[in-house]
Amino acid sequence: MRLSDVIEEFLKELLSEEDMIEIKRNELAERFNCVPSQINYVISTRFNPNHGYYVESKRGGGGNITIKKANITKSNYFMHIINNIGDKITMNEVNIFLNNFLMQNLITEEQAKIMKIVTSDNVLNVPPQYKDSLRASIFKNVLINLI
Amino acid sequence: MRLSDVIEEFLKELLSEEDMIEIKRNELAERFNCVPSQINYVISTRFNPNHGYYVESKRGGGGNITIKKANITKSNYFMHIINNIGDKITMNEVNIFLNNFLMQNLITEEQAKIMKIVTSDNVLNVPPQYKDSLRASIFKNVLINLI
DNA sequence: AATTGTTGAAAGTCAAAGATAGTCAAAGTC
DNA sequence: GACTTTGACTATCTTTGACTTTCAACAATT
Repeated sequence: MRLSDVIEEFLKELLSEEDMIEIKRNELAERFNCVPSQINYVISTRFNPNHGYYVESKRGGGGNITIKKANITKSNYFMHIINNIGDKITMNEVNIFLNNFLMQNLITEEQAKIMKIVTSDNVLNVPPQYKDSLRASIFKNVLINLI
Repeated sequence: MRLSDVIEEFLKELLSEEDMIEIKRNELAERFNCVPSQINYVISTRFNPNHGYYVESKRGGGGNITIKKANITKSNYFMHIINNIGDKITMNEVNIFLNNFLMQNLITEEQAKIMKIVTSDNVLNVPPQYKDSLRASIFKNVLINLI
């Protein structure tokens, strides 16, 4: 197993107990017997926003690195969106939402794929006047489930 | 016997014990006294999706090649079901299918949950006469996606 | 007291070196 | 002719280290 993976696991273990951790780069490096910049490597490849983490740091005396789980607001975010979707929504609008969710890593590719299917015009084989309200119902209900 | 066949046999032997194996390309090549790219040849000619295998790999330090047995019966099974669902299906029938899929471990809990939602009567807010055909369309399309 | 150096203790950056795997076409074999 | 073997070249990921930037605390200056 790669050292980077070991360090990643160690940090995730800490993060499973807390939503936010503070580390000392040099201490960590010493513990794992590596150069300090390897910690930067691990953080930039495994704890970036795409992976659902926010990182802040401070240099100088008493400096440190803070890693926060970014997903705390996910349910709030979805709730907000659900409340702001009206009774109808077009296929296009849904796809824009889905792409945004994906970019922010709020849903997985797999989930996006299913949601795309169940909200697409050709799958919803009902008379046109029902489509957009049906789609809104399906979309909102799936979002509620994801919370 | 060709070297490629020997390597193929060796890997299949490993795969008879496990559903998934991880190999080091260079180690394997050394063991069989061949160039590393021969491993690629064996994998691409004998372990592709057409033969029922799924392959992933990672380069760089600690890199490796992962070979997984694909669940061939799953796609056949779903195909069979898709072909045998008529133009309409009730919520009850869908739920029976989903429970069966779950019991057989063909889908995850997460997938079942989403599928249950998007096929449930109260989410499909269209006039009653459309519900069962709409549900059939959604259900079949999601199944196709899972293959 | 307020401002301005000075210094040492962090963390950041970036590119080179190292470690794997992938590609593709030429040469070999049956 | 189709399949296999080989190897040069490429792509990607990880590890390392020299150099840079930032910060806090303290000292010196006004």
